[in-house]
Amino acid sequence: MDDGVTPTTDARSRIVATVRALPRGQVASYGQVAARAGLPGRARLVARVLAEAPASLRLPWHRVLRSDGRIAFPPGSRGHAEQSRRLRAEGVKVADGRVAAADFAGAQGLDAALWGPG
DNA sequence: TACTTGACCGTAT
DNA sequence: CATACGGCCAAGT
Repeated sequence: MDDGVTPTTDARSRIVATVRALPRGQVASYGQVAARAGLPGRARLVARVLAEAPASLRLPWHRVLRSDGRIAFPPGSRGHAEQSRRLRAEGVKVADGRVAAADFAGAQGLDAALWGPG
């Protein structure tokens, strides 16, 4: 019997939960999200899930960037503009399509800076 | 079934 | 700083 729960479905729900847990004004990389979701090495799956996720979920997808702090969308694209706009709206500094390392979650210890003491 | 694609990542040159 | 390469793996053709 099939209850509809496949490894892919499970992974997807974990990724969604992890992204949803990102605090406002804080950013993380696809790899960090994947690792935190218990899926090390599956950054591409994170990207895929975000791309497929319906807007009705209201996910803070704009808080997820590439490991070098750059926005994943090509410069000049609709998504790129949208993401940078949303980040700035939260007080995140975006310069030349990238977020400063100081604002990036790794600067003060991943878990402490990203998900706080609790 | 085989091959290609992609909102990626880390290491090496 | 830019390229190259291997790894990753779901979904599309």
